[in-house]
Amino acid sequence: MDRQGARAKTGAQSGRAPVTLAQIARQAGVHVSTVSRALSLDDDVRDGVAAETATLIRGLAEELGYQRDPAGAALRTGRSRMLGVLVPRLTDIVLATIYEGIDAAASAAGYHTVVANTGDDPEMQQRRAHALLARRVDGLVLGDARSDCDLVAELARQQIPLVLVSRRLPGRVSVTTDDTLGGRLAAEHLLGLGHRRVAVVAGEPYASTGVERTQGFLDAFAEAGLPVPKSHVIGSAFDVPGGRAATDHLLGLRPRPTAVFAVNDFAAIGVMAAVRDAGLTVGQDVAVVGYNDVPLAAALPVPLTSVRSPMYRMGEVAATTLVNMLNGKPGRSRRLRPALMARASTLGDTPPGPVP
Amino acid sequence: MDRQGARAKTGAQSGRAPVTLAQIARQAGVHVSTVSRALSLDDDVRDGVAAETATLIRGLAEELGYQRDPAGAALRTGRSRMLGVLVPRLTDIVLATIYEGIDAAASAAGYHTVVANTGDDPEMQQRRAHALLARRVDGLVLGDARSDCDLVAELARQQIPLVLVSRRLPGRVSVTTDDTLGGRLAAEHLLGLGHRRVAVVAGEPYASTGVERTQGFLDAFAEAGLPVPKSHVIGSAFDVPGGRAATDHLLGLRPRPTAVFAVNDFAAIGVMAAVRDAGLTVGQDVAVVGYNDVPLAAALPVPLTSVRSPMYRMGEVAATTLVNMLNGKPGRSRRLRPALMARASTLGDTPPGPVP
DNA sequence: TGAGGCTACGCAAACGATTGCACTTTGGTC
DNA sequence: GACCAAAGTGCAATCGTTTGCGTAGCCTCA
Repeated sequence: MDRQGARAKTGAQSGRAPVTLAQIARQAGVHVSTVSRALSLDDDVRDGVAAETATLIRGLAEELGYQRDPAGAALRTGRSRMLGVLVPRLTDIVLATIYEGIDAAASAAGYHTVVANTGDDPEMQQRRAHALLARRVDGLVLGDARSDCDLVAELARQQIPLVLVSRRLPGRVSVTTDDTLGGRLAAEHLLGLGHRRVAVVAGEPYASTGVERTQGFLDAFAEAGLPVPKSHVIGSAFDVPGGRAATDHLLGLRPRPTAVFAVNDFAAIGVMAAVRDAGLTVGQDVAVVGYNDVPLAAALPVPLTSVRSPMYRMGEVAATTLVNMLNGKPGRSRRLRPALMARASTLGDTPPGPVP
Repeated sequence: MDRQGARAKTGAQSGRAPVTLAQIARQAGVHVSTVSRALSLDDDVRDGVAAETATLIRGLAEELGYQRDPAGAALRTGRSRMLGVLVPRLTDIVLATIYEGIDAAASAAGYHTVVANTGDDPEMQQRRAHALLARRVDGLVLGDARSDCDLVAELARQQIPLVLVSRRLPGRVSVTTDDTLGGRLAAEHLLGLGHRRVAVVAGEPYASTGVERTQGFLDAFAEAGLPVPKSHVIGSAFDVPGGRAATDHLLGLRPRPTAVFAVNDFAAIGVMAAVRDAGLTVGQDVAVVGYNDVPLAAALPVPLTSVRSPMYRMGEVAATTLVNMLNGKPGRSRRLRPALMARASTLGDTPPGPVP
């Protein structure tokens, strides 16, 4: 036979071979199965061994620096204790923050996470999702669900435990902010400041975030008797160039809108840049509202009014929900509360007051 | 015995049990070892099976949708084909970009990556590194090496294959930009514009990035016969508040510096904010240079002059280096070339020219 | 024709952890 | 004092893959 056993087992710890249950068993003078039980993660199993024996074993495990081999455990149990996470891109601070929340909650529950970028591209989503499944992750957190393709449906058909985060999809368990309410908050803020002619930079049509934020905003204006014309709602990429391009168009409208709601902060920064380039002043000539309240928003030369969404918390809740589902509990969707942070981009340099 | 085998094997694919080598072997009428060889990643092993048999087996594997079970393979070989990555924080776009490069190169080489945030905190680094090792990663990419603690030395002592990225440490394999050169480029740019009284926002002392960028900058000014006084070099956190705080101090100096070099872009944004708050104009009264050239730099109201570093590429090279090391090749350090991107924050609104 | 070599494959033993079942021991009850 | 239950532990199989060795068959060359 091979003399593999003589070599170090893991590539990473090539120094000394890792401690196994068998070694602990030998030293404790018990069978390896008893050691396994004493160190089990499952309380019921752990209770099956005498308190005295358990203490001895756990002491020994600690002393020898035992670390359960995930490969052995996964092979036997069929559970890898890893969660897969798909995001459009990690360089987007919103998704990065959500991911940090996911990872923190997963760690706390004894899971590791493996994250992959999909660039919001359906083919890439497909590829990356299958790569994660090939790694035998126990479940998926999807941060890039699109309403215009059926990856999620396909995964659901395969009974793969999954939770959506940030974006929603009908009939799926998701953890998001209440985007409709968020859009409404933005609208009410602008209405309160006296704005009557407003425009929306609406994001991509396949993302529920942009769609619902837009809808909430439009609803509020409609209810106030000031419906926003379709020509004033324009799609865009979720980044600075996207917001800039949309705004170049909006500033051409006559009469010009006095306020713009962009469905995320990066688009809003693009809006501000375009306004500035047009020789206008943000907060005076044109009010701008963003969404998410990324840390940068408050640090901008003209601080950006934005709808704050609890991104980190969203990630935590999503991961916790998935872990619960893996433990057999039913998953249910959650919509977290957003809150408006008013700043100079709508208030100008002067205290708030109606703008005629 | 338990009837575990009857249940689905993986949590994620609870629908249908995954295909195994044994199933393919049965259908192909060969032994499972032959199937293993035919599907091996190792060319030498794969050549050991007849071309005809191999074709049959690979066809069957494709048809049945076979995916190697990483747990089984890892258990046998002791290699998990996973790389651990430690970063200060993924919400920092610089590290997020580097990580994207790492992950892309790792994927291409058949590895998955598991990333963890350490918040640049030594205790957290320790915890997270050990959690990754408990997952039996084959090696580590460290993006948060500190010169003031000995985690890296400890890991090296345990013979754990590792590559540093972004930050260097003497005697370790690392992939960075040539930060000394980068600092020099910033200095030469300012010298060329005629600046004589300059200051440096130097970052944290434990990070080689800040230290070397500062050193390169100071060297160039010293060589030009214009040594920068120690009082004009001030430490800072690597973020917006850090840059702001440092600048509040620098602007109090008399005579006031005409230019500030911040060792990263976020600190530079803080510098710009502080300059603005002091009633001065960036690019006119005070020139500002950043480092990394994050996408936002060019999109700022006053576009930021910055030393561009190939962040994504740095990640790719780091991952490739680590994979090579795992394959027995010796690792060697690389320093990638930075390049200065001149913009309005140093040039003002007018074309460049000497500033008296 | 027979020895030697090579090719292609089979055999079986691991890797480390988990768990259903069987067994022993202990303690309690009638 | 006999019987039973419960608690604690051991036994052994099993998850899926890899790989050193053994061997059957074929070809080559003397």
